[in-house]
Amino acid sequence: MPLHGQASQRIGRGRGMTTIRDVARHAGVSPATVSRVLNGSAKVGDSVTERVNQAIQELRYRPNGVARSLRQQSTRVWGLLISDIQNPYFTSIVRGVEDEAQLSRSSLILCNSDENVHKERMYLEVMLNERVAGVIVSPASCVESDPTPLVEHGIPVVVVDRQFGHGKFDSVVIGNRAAADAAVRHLVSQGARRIGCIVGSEHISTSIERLAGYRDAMAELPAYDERGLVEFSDSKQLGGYEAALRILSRPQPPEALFVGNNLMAVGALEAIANLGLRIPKDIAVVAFDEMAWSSLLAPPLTTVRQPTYEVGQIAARQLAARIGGYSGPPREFVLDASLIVRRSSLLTVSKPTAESTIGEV
Amino acid sequence: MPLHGQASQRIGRGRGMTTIRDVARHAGVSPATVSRVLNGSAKVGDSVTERVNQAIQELRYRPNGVARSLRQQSTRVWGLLISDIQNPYFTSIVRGVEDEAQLSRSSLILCNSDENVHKERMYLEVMLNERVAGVIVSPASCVESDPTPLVEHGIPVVVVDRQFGHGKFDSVVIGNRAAADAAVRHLVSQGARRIGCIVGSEHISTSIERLAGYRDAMAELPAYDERGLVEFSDSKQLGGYEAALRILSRPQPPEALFVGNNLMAVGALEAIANLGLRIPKDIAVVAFDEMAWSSLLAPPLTTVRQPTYEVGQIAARQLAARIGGYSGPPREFVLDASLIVRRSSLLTVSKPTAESTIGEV
DNA sequence: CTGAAAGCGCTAACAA
DNA sequence: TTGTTAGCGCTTTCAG
Repeated sequence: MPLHGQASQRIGRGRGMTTIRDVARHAGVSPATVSRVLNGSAKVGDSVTERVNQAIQELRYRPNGVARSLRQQSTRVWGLLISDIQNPYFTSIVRGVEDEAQLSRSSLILCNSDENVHKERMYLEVMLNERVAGVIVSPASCVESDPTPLVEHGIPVVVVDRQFGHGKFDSVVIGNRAAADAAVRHLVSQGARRIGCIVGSEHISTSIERLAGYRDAMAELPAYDERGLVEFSDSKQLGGYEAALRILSRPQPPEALFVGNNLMAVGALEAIANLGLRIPKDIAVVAFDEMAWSSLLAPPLTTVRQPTYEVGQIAARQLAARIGGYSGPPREFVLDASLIVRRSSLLTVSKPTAESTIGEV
Repeated sequence: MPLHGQASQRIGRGRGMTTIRDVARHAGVSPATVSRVLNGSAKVGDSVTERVNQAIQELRYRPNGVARSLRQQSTRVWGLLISDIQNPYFTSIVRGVEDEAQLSRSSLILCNSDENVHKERMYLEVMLNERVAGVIVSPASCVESDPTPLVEHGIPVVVVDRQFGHGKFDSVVIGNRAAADAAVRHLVSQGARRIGCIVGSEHISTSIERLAGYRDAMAELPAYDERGLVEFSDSKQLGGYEAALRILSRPQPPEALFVGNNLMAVGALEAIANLGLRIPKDIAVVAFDEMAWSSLLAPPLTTVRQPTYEVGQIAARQLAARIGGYSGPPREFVLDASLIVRRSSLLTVSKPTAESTIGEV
């Protein structure tokens, strides 16, 4: 029979799937015994086990996870809610979480809020309704996001990347302020004095922290005046493009630019290219987030590298601990970033022979 | 009370969550009525509706999606299984699927097989067990992958990006052979005669098709001999790096390189840089997959742009149709790619004024 | 318009 | 070792 009409290609009786009762009947045992074979939850005679397994094969039986979850009042599914799936920074975090989930024999469902608080709310609700075992989330907003309903219902929550909720949740973040400070100081060390700054939304802790770091570094310059030099954006490429355009088309454009994440950096580089400016001669650039192709850009881009995989890994371990019953006070893990210096920020030396890393920031 | 001990921060009676019965009691009605209010499935008196809603608020009741799914024998959850979440090509497909899922009022759970057939099998099993409404998958292998168990259990499957199963499934793919042919022809038109080719695993249809397109174009050259010019890889950066190194360190290295996807291209560009070769003078490059930063590379990279968002969108619409009961024969959607010519492949003209697109391939 | 009762598929307690 | 029974939380007949 050809497979015309996928949907009608069912097994077993016309409607519904094969159940544990079907298997039990077919093997001449009780449903409980089938369950025991399935889960190895109790001793079952060899010959019986044999018969049951054969029945399972023949009927192509697949246990219904939904029923199992309902009965056991628990799931082996973790929820991971990230704020931008198109951002390689977050997908790298995902990889870290994934590997840990697998170690915990749990599966991961991934949702993407796309920096949109409404989508985020919807997905958090879905996760709560589906009673996932735990959730890792990078909040779309540090003002409007609210995973407390989950916690109130006993579902542990770990926050990543962005600070949130004043120590109410476990969290894994980067020392953003210090990292930004070091990045901007590096520009200063290269002789830059007017330095522009592009960060994401002011509702996101990373933006706030990175701006604070920028100000820490700038405050030490004489006659520092940031008017016209700081732009908030949307953490995405288009926003970075527009913000760069605004800053660079001012009467007194800066000599250097500090960009608060990878996608905005791509946008800013586009804007710089469109304006016909040369990097680093006309404008030096340092950006947050190392990407696989940072060194292949024209010119190679100086970046702040975050330990993304580890962020995911640590968050996942903490979540696993909570799911396992650990109930100490919320922990905050702060990881270090490092500055990777490349040609885009070098104003003094013309061409370094190799890319140099200035240790931990 | 401080939030020490997240896990103990529960609501309602000590164990378990608030159920529909709790709400019913609290509002002085039957569970059935609460259900009706919740779903708007039947007329309920205004004052009763009021009382129920208030009880829901006060008790912070959240309906249990698991129980609902079990009872209704259906879910509003779609599964999306992609083969590499770190590849922006796939995450762009995700965006297309996501938006359609939202239109269908369904939520999306995303899984990442990481080009690993075992992980893929596990996730397909999870999706089957969780009885998702339908699945979109980009198979990790065209030999070992097997979503038929899903179809056999009445769960519709749409395949994206990679051909699979001889027309047994709905699928959305690109005209890879024609696109590769056009890309290589473009290199030939630039005067290249020895052209290297790096594609992914030979178990993936896209690799096979793109290699076929390469051969189509090369076969027209006199004295064509591909020995030492073709390398299979793993569709990832490291694989591309190593493959490029192998090809370029041969006695007679090629004058141009055709790379079968974005991540391998990044690796190949790295290898070229490490060998100290100049693009395009020493080696011209064309690669599959446009990326946001393709034009920012040194030099700007000539790419084959695939309509990724549309791939996801069309797959999602087809899935929605199947879930809605459509049962015609499997459909195959083939979309066109386009070549975006930039400096990396220009051997004749020195510097084009603007990036030019050579229509649809 | 509302309530009572049955049952989705599974597992865990209790019997045998 | 195996079977019987009850019930997870919800929706959906069927009565009223």
